[in-house]
Amino acid sequence: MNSMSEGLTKRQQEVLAFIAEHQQVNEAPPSLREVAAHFGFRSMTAAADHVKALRRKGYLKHRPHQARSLRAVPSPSTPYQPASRARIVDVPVYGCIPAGFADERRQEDVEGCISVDVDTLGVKPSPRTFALEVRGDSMIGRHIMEGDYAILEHGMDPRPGDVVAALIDNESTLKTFVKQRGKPCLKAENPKYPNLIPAQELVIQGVMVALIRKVR
Amino acid sequence: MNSMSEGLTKRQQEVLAFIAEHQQVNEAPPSLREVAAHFGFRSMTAAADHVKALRRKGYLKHRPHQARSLRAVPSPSTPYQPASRARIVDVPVYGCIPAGFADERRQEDVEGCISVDVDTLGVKPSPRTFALEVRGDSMIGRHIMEGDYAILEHGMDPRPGDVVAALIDNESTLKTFVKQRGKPCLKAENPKYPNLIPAQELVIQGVMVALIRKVR
DNA sequence: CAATATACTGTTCAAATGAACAGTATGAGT
DNA sequence: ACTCATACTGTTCATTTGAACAGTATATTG
Repeated sequence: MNSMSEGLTKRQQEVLAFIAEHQQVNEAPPSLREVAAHFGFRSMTAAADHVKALRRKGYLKHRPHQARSLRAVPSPSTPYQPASRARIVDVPVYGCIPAGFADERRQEDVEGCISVDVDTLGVKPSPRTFALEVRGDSMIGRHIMEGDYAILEHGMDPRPGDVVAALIDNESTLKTFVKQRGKPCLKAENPKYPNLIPAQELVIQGVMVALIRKVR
Repeated sequence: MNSMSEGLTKRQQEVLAFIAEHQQVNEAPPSLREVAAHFGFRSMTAAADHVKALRRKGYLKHRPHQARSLRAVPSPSTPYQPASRARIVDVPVYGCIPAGFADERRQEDVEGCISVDVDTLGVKPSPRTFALEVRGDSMIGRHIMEGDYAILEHGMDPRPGDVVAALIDNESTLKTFVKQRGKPCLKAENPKYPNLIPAQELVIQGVMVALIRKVR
């Protein structure tokens, strides 16, 4: 009955979607005239009315008399909303993680950043979260392909079956964490690499919590 | 020697920092008068000059004659940490997409939202972007597992080898788009489902551009 | 039927804002 | 000494833009 629970008309949904999209694509909200132009309104009052209705219903906010200050209010029904920034974490992508991991992760090793949504991936934001670009096909049995980005959490306790990153021959490699006769071991998920490595001998750098793959 | 490698004066760094910070805190870049006011300039030309210098040196961009269009440009030499640079899009997750796709995507079918970073996934945000939770193992040959989230783009022209979502028996299913004797066909990537379906008979709802998997 | 919300056209006003012009002063570099 | 970038003051102009007023038309609802 009151704000936010009120339904939107089709036109209002369109206007809201345009504003939210414009915000994302052009990195700035549209002016009222741009809204009018986009929908072919010959009067900007039309756009202003829709914005007013959306404000009244709680889907938009703005700062009065300030240019391009429209802001879509978070709601599960509208795609394109800028998620609250707090939920987004920039995760560094490492090519290779040196041995002294937690102490000093050198910036030189960072190959880039990927941004992930905390809720989406179900990971808690922490400085111990990082990403590795997958090299080779040693984990193909777990359907992890070369070029995939593995999101890992450092300092987690690996459970049997977890995919972990370990430092082998001064290179970060993904393996499955298993227990063999009570002893923790690492194994590759590819018949080409049949060896089972005792986990005590190596540094486990992180446990995989998510995977991101770009295609095309 | 030229743009971007040029150093900044202390004042210019301050101005750049203020603009970047204002962008984050107020969710909008400052106007030139606001910059002047913040630094106590009694003339906005002072602010304009600094902005001009920062633009010349490649640290700022703007759209001419557009209010609040200043944008800090990512730069390796300035540590201004723009979390605002991440362009996050909430993509709706559909369980099943009805036939009349583009016309009306009903809110009821949205199962949730996942947030993706545009730069990370390399997808342009558009209302045609959506996500599907993968059901079944028909695409296991492409290492797409049950429970994965496929990010798809509607209206893209599929190329042979692309993974596409098609409406089969009123359900959205992932298939590989192939050409068989010049005819576009869809095939599952699992020997259990050997049938090849002529693509003309169905609605292709989108082309997969990325994949997200949560584990643990 | 009256009241109200929606969905617009057409116009006007004033505030917000970017941009430009004319100066002053200082310091660094050539 | 001369030039040039920096760092400002003070002013004016033209656009951009939000906001408001006066209407028209349609559909919904009590």
